[in-house]
Amino acid sequence: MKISEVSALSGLKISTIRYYEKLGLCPTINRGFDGTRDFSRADADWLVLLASLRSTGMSLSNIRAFSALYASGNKTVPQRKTALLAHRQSLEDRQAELERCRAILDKKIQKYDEILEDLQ
Amino acid sequence: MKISEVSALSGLKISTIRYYEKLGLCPTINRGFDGTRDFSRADADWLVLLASLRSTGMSLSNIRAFSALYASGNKTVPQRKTALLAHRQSLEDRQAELERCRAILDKKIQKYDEILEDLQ
DNA sequence: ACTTGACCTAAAGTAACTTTAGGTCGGTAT
DNA sequence: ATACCGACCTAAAGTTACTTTAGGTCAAGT
Repeated sequence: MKISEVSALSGLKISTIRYYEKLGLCPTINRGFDGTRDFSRADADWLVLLASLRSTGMSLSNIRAFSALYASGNKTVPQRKTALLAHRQSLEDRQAELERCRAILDKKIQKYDEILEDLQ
Repeated sequence: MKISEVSALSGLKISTIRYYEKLGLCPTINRGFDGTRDFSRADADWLVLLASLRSTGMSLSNIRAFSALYASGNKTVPQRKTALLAHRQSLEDRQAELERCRAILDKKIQKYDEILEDLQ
């Protein structure tokens, strides 16, 4: 799989994928005879997961730790599960925070409506 | 109102509030005789709104534009309303994206459960 | 008198990318 | 055959949005 395909699949920019590989957040990607990256299905799946962890606010240093567990094979599945459960909680907190902000926003929009009515 | 109070109210760090003032994202704050900032109720409310705009992903440059409208008085209320409605839409998109990521996360957690069962 | 805590500024540091500059390679158009 | 195009590559500089640090003022408690 080419980098442009993984980019389309994961939503990560090509430059971001290269950056992540450089930081060691994914396994070292195999290269084709011409030096270009050749992603396996597992590599691509891993990057899709990383994209959703990042997009929901996991820091790169936590992702690095998570990736190190991944690199150590199936014996680290329990720790990985624990990490994901913790992250799931923080995602729910974030969702609650967005709802809170939406309420503030709606209130403000309503206030603007009142001002507009008063002006007429 | 002191900066520490506005910080508690808005959730913004004290250093962030000073940074926002420096960038012109809020009106210039009055100073007490000793040179410390003295926030009016309106200043504080504005920062609470900015905090929720930021927290939901509005860029500082968009916030700057929004603040410029605020500084120009009530005649800009229609534009400000339009801006908030657009931002409300992007907030909803973001909420949908978080739900999508949550599904990916849940699927992965479930997969880890299966691996753990297989190992036993 | 002296330390503590809250405030101040300017400037340097940090996280997470993104863009730029410069280069290779394979395929199509001339 | 050669010239150009698009997709890939690297290293390094630039950007956004803060956060931390260093150094300083001032009022209040011990």
